[in-house]
Amino acid sequence: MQYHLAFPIAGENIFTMRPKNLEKEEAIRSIALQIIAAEGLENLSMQKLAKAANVSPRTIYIKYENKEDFLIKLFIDEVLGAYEKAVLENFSQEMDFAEGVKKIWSNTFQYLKNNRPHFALIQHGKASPLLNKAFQKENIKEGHFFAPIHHFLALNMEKGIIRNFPDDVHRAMLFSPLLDLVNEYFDYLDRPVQIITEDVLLECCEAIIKGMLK
Amino acid sequence: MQYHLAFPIAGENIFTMRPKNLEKEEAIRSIALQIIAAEGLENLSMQKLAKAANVSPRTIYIKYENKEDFLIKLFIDEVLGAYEKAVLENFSQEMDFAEGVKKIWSNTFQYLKNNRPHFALIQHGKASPLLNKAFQKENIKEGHFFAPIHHFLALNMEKGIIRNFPDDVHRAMLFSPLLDLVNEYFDYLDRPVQIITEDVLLECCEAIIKGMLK
DNA sequence: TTTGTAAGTAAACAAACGTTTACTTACTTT
DNA sequence: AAAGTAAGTAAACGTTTGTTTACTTACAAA
Repeated sequence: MQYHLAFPIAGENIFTMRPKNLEKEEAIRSIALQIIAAEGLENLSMQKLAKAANVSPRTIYIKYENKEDFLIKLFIDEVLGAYEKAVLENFSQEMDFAEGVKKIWSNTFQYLKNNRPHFALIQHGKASPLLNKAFQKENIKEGHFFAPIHHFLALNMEKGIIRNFPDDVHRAMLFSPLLDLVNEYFDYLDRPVQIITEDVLLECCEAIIKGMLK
Repeated sequence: MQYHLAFPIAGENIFTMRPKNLEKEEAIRSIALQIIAAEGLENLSMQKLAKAANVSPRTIYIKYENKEDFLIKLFIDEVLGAYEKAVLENFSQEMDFAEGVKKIWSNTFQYLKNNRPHFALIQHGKASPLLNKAFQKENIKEGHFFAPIHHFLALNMEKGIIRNFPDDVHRAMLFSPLLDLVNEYFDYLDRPVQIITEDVLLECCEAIIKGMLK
């Protein structure tokens, strides 16, 4: 007698099925991000994606219901998930305020700098109603993204270390200049002079910290 | 004998032609912005636009070479031009630093709050490679957008009032949290509690000013 | 080895895409 | 009133879109 999963998933007989080729799934997602970064979300089509990923269009529809479903899952699961994990690495909400903010800035910059396609979709997420709404829904359903940072801010507000602002205002001060600098880092990548250096980043971070303190 | 323009524009006999209906041109641009705001840049098509503007597709192509040309001109001429004008209203580069920044913040917030479709395209401008590149090109060709603000920052840097940063870093600190707050203003529009009030905005502005000062 | 399953493919679907063709309309000048 | 122009329209162009159909392949269980 064979051991089975206690609760086999309805509609899926996992014992006689051909296993999914995970490399193909990964290729689809990775190449989608590359196309979006290079040509913009408005120029991503399912057929172009399938061809670039060397896969039949049908293969994409095994895992995703339709194009919108694909984009939302790409954004929420693939991009925001990894982004959050990278930002929070070695960060703790008990850190000293300035120390914590610097850790967040350094993590964020390093990660985005090395993952331009992910950054591109994050940028689209602010502009596209589809992705924007999906993010808000997810944020309500699953508890907030970046919850440790929210606690960190709440803690420092209680202690009277930083100003009393709604959470979203703190988040705007903390992240939006930083993402703008990443954008500029990429804009200037091909030019003779590099403007966004580690030094400038750190100084700007200190300026933001000063502004947030009481 | 009739008086003619000294240099009639090649290919255009302006004396016997049927005059353009400027209302149609305006309708095309205005409705394009509305579609982009409601459905995203990725869901704007020329045929959809023509139908919504109650115009033949061909009419759009009288003024614009193709879709990309249309989007770029919509972004640069219609949106960024009006945006810059609104932001700089009653602003002077000789203003006291804090006073000047507050004026910019209040102008920007008021304008964007009342022109959501324009704001939507500005957001897309940061994500879409097409618009992003067009903006950079224009910025180099025509002198910088927001030149008075650049001078204002340079002046206050010379005087030793604010920190020494590259221009783009100052701009990131000045504008990006503000635009994020506008985004949140719209996100929260339909909810019971309004989070981004004039008071919060002013306090956040003061925090940013504090951070920028030496 | 056979069999059953879902993974995966190639080709095709109707619909929508960006753009153009062929034509009519509205206005100005003569 | 007649003539000439570009503005503007309706319909269509070939292509590409998102998605599906009909089929084959690869694997695990029996």
